[in-house]
Amino acid sequence: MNKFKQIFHDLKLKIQNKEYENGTYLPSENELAKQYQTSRETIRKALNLLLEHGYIQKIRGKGSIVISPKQFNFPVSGLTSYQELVASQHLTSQTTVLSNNLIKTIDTIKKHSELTSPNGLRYIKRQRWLDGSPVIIDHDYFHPDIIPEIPNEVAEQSIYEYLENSLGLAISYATKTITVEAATQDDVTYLGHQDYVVVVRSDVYLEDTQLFQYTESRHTIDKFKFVDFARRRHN
Amino acid sequence: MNKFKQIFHDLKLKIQNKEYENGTYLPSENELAKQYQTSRETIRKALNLLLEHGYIQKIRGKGSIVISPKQFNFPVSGLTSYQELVASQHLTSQTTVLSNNLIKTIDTIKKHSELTSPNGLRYIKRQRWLDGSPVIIDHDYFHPDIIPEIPNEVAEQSIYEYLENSLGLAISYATKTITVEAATQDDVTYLGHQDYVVVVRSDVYLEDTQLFQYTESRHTIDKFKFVDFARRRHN
DNA sequence: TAGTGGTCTAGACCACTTT
DNA sequence: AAGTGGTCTAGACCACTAT
Repeated sequence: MNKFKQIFHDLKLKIQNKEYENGTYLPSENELAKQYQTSRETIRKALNLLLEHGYIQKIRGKGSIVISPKQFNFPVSGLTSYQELVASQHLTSQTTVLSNNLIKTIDTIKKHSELTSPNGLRYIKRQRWLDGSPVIIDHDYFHPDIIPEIPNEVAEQSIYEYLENSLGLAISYATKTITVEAATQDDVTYLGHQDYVVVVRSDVYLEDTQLFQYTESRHTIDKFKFVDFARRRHN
Repeated sequence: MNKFKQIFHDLKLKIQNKEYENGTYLPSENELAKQYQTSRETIRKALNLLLEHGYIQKIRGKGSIVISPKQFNFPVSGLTSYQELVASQHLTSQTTVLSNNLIKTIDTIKKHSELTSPNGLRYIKRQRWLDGSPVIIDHDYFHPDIIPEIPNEVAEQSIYEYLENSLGLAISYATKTITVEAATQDDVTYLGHQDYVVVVRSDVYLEDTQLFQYTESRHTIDKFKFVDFARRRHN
């Protein structure tokens, strides 16, 4: 692994383990460069990762101060899969696969996504359970030239893990929207009676900028919570 | 201004003006270093900003490809004020100040925020109008030692502009949550009949890590849309 | 004045893609 | 083999904070 990522991980662990306590300063960049036997610019790359992830705040002329005591409960922020969320939050979860088949491109997708294909799309519909209640309906549409098929056992576990590790795909970025909409008949069927649902729509791209997936994730409003850490941009 | 920010702005403009078209490659980093008479590392800092903002995608061995045709409609993402949003989206908007006074810390804040002060808090309540309809109720709480008072004329315009330019405060980062909750009687009074509202809660911090503001922003669900650009983290 | 983080440089080596 | 982006270095100068 890269040196600056190693240092980032090491410092992150030390912060989480309270070796560097909240409100105190890290050693200076020059000091860290000595400690890790590296150059200052490399230290700065590691500190930038800590900064972006909300672990430290840098103050010019003073130093880098630890600011992150809190665990984020439910970070839909960033590009994280449902399975990774569940794992990081130690939740007990179940997934029921409702559909897994090839479909023709349907008009409802076109309203929200650029994803199309002459050969149709692979469609997977899943119901997510938390603590015995259904809380999310996921509709996933994949480009069939990139993802020919997805076994049901994979759909019940982590599709992203399968795509990245088994198929070797490099998932890179996504554009997403969050809105609140009236529940459809289908939502009610699989989530129980709801007036409204939170809808998270994502177009997901590979490293080579190919659009390969569109996802519509429909949440019950009572279990939905989006948590974010944001920095003010001064550009 | 810094060289790398200048270059970032310049490239961003050229992308927006289609001088570098969507799907095409930027000149290589070495080429750009020559063009801008600078070092490659400085070019790379500028390109990193483009990357974070979703303007380009870098592909190893190939180059940096332009990926951003779309304008983001309503980026609540990042740390942007309502006024800046309105300006960037060319919306016509009005603000009504409903309250602007000093209050004792109330328990409802403590549930959601760390913000406290022995001298009470400055409280501002505002109603936001878009195209003739009330769409947001903002409840802002400020630490009075940092922000002694805010004129009503300022509250009707941009408080952030006032804090940053007139008071010289450096707003740095925030933690925020988004949930959907049952509308209160107060919401109905100022937003019209609603069953539910989208609630955005933020703790806002200064550069020196002082918590100085807690905001509760209550949106009508029909006008709420959160748009985000997210990169997958491989740490 | 000394220490801190912010910027910038010129060069090096590497992994990857293309020809 | 040549070109690309990814990493790393050793040093420089600056703006800011503290004493």
